[in-house]
Amino acid sequence: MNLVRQKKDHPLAGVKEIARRANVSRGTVDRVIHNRPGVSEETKRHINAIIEELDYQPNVLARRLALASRGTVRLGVLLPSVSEETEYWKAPLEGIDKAETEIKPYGVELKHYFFDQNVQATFARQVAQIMVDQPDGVLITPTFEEESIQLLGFCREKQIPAVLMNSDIPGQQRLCYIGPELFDSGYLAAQLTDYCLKPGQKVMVVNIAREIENNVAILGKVEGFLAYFREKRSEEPLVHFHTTDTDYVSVSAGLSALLAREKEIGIIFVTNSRVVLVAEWLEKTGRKDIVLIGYDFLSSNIDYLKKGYIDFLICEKPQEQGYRGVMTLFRHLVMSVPAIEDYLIPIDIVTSANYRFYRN
Amino acid sequence: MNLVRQKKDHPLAGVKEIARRANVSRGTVDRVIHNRPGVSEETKRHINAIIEELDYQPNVLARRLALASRGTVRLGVLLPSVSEETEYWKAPLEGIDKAETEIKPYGVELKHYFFDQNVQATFARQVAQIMVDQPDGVLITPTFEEESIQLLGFCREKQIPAVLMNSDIPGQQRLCYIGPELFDSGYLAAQLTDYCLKPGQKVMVVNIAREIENNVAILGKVEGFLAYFREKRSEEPLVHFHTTDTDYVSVSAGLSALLAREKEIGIIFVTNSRVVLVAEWLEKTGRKDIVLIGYDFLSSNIDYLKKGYIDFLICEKPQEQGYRGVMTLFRHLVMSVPAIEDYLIPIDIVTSANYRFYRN
DNA sequence: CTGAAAGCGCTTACAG
DNA sequence: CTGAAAGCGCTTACAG
Repeated sequence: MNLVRQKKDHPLAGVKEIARRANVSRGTVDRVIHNRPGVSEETKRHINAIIEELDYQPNVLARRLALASRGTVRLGVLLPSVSEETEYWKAPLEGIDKAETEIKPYGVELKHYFFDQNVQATFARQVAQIMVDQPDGVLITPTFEEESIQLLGFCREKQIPAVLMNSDIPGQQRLCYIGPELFDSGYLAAQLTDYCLKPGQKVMVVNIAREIENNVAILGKVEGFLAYFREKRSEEPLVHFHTTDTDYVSVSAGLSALLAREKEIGIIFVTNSRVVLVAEWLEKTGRKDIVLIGYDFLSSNIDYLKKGYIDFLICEKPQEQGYRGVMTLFRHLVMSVPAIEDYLIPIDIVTSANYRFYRN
Repeated sequence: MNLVRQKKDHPLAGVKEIARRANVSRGTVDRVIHNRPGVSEETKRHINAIIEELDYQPNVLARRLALASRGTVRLGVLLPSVSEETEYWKAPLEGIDKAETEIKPYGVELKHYFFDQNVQATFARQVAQIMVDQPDGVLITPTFEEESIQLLGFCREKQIPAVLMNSDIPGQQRLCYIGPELFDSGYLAAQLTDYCLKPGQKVMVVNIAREIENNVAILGKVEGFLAYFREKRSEEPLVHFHTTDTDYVSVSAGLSALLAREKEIGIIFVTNSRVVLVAEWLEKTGRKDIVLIGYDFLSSNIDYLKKGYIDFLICEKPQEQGYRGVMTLFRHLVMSVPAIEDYLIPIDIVTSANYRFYRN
């Protein structure tokens, strides 16, 4: 196939053309473009005028390619390890890996610091390790607040840009946050709940996590969820169920006891991906009448979505969060592109009718 | 800030390294990589072995940059013109423009062929013009089936790759389709409807379009919507309302008449972005009790979402559709990257609680 | 069948 | 303060 119609006759103006017109070298033009010192005011003005006139747009690809010759940039990534119990974290990791492959050719090295979500000490240990390694930039999942703040302080002192992912810590200085607005995520869940609520029915709010009181993500969602009902309804039709035992046996026992008492429950909202445990219980007890709302695009959750035990999954593109987190650091450090301070991830609603088209 | 820790010591293996190991020139390696003729079987095998061994990953940026020296590639884009009435098409156009800016530096020229959605003749005229211009690739919104098939036939004959966008035409040969699965889109709307339906209520299905019987998009969604109720309910609680008058006066008159008769209607489903007209009517008649479901992330629709007259908007990332359509052609023609035959766009649910985070 | 050279657009030492 | 040269990793004529 002959794609070549003609040689490019109107190449977009580049550094070369600007240099030609300004009667200077390309190096000088480059200095002006990047506001680097060592150019006389006069030449600078002249060159800037030409840049304006030509509406010069730098070729991003060429820039990146040129930068490939620079030295190594080391990035650190702090995130929960993937276990059977916390399959969720596979997705951000995939996004991180994807970004790594993409930017490896440009001299970026990435080191993972994994911790066990259930053991605060493992988090602390990895934070300490990061302080020893002193990478050039870090991507942090701030599961435990205290140590996270400590790490952020260290970063500020050492001028290491830090990106927060998945949940934010208010009032802390960081390059940016990438993740959902947790309050709105819970608020949305409440809105869906309200649409599905039939007259006289009650709603059960379920937290299943080893750590609840310190879990920023869960607390934020619950807050949003409750705010909705406070706003829209005079009496809150809510029943609460918390458990720090995350195994099926404990959860099912708790559910059985509660639902025996509370007969009017028509909807169950689970504040994280452990919704699968409730779905399992619904299946075993044969209750298809209850609407179940939960979190995250995990294969086990999708299975129950298909079977009809889970009705809505709220998903926040975990893979994209990881990908974008790494890329933000890369662009900031290597390309000097400013970061968006709060990059709020879409809050998506997934049902059995649209899950096949969802993209993490 | 000192980013440069060390000069790259482990550069990823590239063409140069492969050439060195194979004792050939970089040109020969390039020929093997791209399966171009003119290399002896033996060297080919040898080079391929080394490629395997090093797990060589080509540097996409460098490749694109090198290709910038090639001649011009001309792309044609056939899509509805943006008018006040059809603001929807602004979004795909934005995506197309974004792609154009991105690939312009690589010798791509893009020509728009706009037509009036309401006038089939304008579509036919632009199809004829494309046949005269014979671009190297086309992106088509196949609003009118007959002329679209004609154009696709022409493309096949002339070996011009064609990408379909927004709606598909079954059984036609094309490079790929980029858009939603329309049936599932309607099915999802029905599912939401069903969740919101209170006992005894009926649902009104509304089509507002100059052309309904020939409108592939509307027909597909309606089919999915009806299929759901046929599947899940013994009696269909549906009332239909079609109008080819798309002004507010006609629509409101029709609605008023119908709702005076049908008192049990609790939910209205509008099959396209004209849902705004129904929202306006609900506002003017002060009916906040009816749940309204419609399509597309338009500013006027979002206004009514905020005010509470529209409850759900189904959105299918129109901007991404345009962007991806152009990029698919680009990658196919310039980078020889194979296209995905059916790129099905996510079907998103937008409410007043998550619209602020939505990304087209 | 194969290689040497030039080029894509930008950046970076280095020399002056 | 400024320029000439080399380089990023890949591709492309052209010459043999």
